Formats: sequence, structure tokens, C-alpha cells
Amino acid sequence: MRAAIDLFAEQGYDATTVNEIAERAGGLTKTTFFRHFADKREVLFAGQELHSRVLAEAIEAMPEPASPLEAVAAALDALTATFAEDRREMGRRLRTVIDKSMELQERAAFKRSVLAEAMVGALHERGVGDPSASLAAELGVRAFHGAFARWTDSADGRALGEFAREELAGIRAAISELG
Amino acid sequence: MRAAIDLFAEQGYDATTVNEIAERAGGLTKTTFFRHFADKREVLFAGQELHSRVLAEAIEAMPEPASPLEAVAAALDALTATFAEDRREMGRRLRTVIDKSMELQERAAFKRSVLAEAMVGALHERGVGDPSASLAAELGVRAFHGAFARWTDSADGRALGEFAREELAGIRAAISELG
DNA sequence: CGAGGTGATGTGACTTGGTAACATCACGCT
DNA sequence: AGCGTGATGTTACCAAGTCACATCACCTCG
Repeated sequence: MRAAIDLFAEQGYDATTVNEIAERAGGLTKTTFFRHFADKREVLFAGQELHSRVLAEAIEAMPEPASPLEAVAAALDALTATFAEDRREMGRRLRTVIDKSMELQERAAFKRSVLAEAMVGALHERGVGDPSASLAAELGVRAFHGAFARWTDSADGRALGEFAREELAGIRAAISELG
Repeated sequence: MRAAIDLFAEQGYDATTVNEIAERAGGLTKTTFFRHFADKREVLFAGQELHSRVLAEAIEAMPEPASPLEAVAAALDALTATFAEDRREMGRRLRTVIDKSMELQERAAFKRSVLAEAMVGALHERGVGDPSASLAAELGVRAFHGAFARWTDSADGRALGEFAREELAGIRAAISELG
């Protein structure tokens, strides 16, 4: 993964070949790469099934009298807590690489929808119906996304969770102005 | 496009080759296919730049004292008006094909985000800030998506716009229950 | 009527992502 | 010493996508 992101940053995603990545990652080959990652893009998004699980479990673990948005907020707390400060720089580089490639943006959009889907499932478990469940989930994903962007761009040592809570608060406030 | 959707429905997306599509579309070749569509998936999503334009222009054309959600509602009216009844069956087949392929779902997610981005841009033009603009846009996209699904599954002759207005109303109602 | 231009298509060669079958090697266990 | 097992390599293959060049139909203009 480090080899890949380095090469993507240096030469761009399209100009980088899977063989190059494998080679830089310690003299490996294409075959080995594809044993670890389903496709070339996935090297930048691997391990997100874990994020889905964290979100879903946090929602399911929420004590009963909780509103959908409260459950989602708890899920964001659980997820953001897994992002230590030392992943911030890597996240920033990741974001700049993704921003330059439509293919990668496409995968990112899909991954966001998968995260949302995980939360929707968990919310359904607790009896939240649609469209409330999808709505709460999408707002949560949007909050996380915005928080991640601000976190990776930030210089001070504020934690990702702090940004996420701010984003969610901003969203809740904006909702009333929608008309 | 018809050849492609037929083949995808018959054999699945992965099992269908671009050469087959081109061949079925009147004895053409791979090369010609790629002159019309940027890639294999795009054959199912071509022409959506038009949708983006319709949405954006409707929002920009909205008289001044309109809330973000009112503008988005107008945009949905404009877009849904372009979907005549005779596209319903095609839409249904499109949806069942996409539902079976992760690759196609990925492209669909991306296209949704592009539509949302178009509305965000137009809302910004009229001075709507963030996160209100993104929020209104995403709700609009979600409404359209839900409406499209119900429309393609429906048997009666109700128009897509009718479903869209219902979806939007449902979303507005659900917002207050989010907590 | 014929010459040249234009747009859509075909051909062939190429790169790369991605898959599959089989071979190899290192390691640990018994 | 021998036996699995997991990670890797090799080779061959298919299909997506690109590119340069050729062809053909059709249209227009002199």
C-alpha cells in the first residue's frame, strides 16, 4: 500500500502499472499483488469492511431510547476513534491522489455508499424504517467525509472525532434552513 | 445501447464482451464501440451530462425567494419531465442489470455524486452556502433515485415526477424524526 | 462530371488489468 | 528425514482500452 501511494503520488494513478507497485514493494510480482488486492484501485481502499463493521456494531450496541441520528453519532465516534494521529499524513496524501483520478473517485463514491449501507442495515435492525434510516446513514457518511477532509488538511493536533462531531452539528443546523 | 442491455440481461455484464455488443449492434467492431462510449460500463449511463445540465439550469432559473429544497424540487420536476412513459420498461431492465454487477453499481454511485455536484454548483451560484447546498442536493438525488426505482417497478401509468414529489415529501417528513 | 474533403468505420498491433494452472521455496511440525 | 502449508513465482491466457493507419460512403464545389 505504501509503495502504491508513493508511485501514484509521483507519476499519477494511470501512469503507474501494477507490476511497478509490486516491484517497489520488495521485488514482488503482479500475481502477488492481486493475491492481496482485488484490483488496482483497491490497494488504496483495502480494509474498509472493518469500517463497516465498526459502524454497524456501534449502532447495534446503542441503548434503546436513541434517535437515529444519535445512533449514527455514536457510530462515528466509534469509527473515528480508530484513526490515530499518525494516519493523518497518510490520509492527506491519499486524498490528493484520489482527487486527481476519476477512477479513484468512482471507487471512493462506491465505498461511501457501502458504508452508508452498513449503517442502514444496523438501523433497520433496531426498527428504524425508511427513509429515516437511509437519511441518517447518508448524513453520517457525509459528516465523516467532511471531517476526514478537514482533519487531513489541519495542522493542529485535533482528533478526527472532534471534526466529525462538528460536521454533524453543522449538518443538523443546516437541516432547518433547507426549507 | 440496446444491444448492450440485451446481452447484459441474457448473459450478465461480466460474461459479455465489448466485441459481442458491437457485433450485435449491427456488425460493428470494438473500435467503433469505444468511439461512442468511454468504456464498457458507460454504455448504460451515457447521456447523463444532459441530466446534470437540466438540473443545474432549473435551479438557476428559479425565482429568487426560493429555499434550497424548493429549488431542488423544481430541478427534479424539470428532470423527471424528460422521462416519458416509454422509457419505463427500459429503465426497469437497466436497474435489474445494474443490481447484479458491482462494477455497474460503482459507476451508478459515481453518477449520482456527479448529479449532486451539478446541483451543488447551481445552488452555490444562487448564494446557498455549505453544508446546506450539498445537503439539499443529496436529498434531491436520493429522492430521484427512490422515485426512479418505484417508477420502474410500478404497473400503473403514474409519471416519474409524481413519484419524485412523493419521495421528496417523504424525506422532508422523515427529517424531523431523525432526532 | 470529377476532385477533394469529411465523418464514420475497420484493421492490426500494442499495453495493461486481471485470472488460472502449475511450480517452487521456506518454514515448522512431527 | 519427511510432510504439510502458506506465500511467492512462471507462464499463458483473455478482455479492456489505445493508437496509427487504411477504407469507404457521401457531400460539395468547381
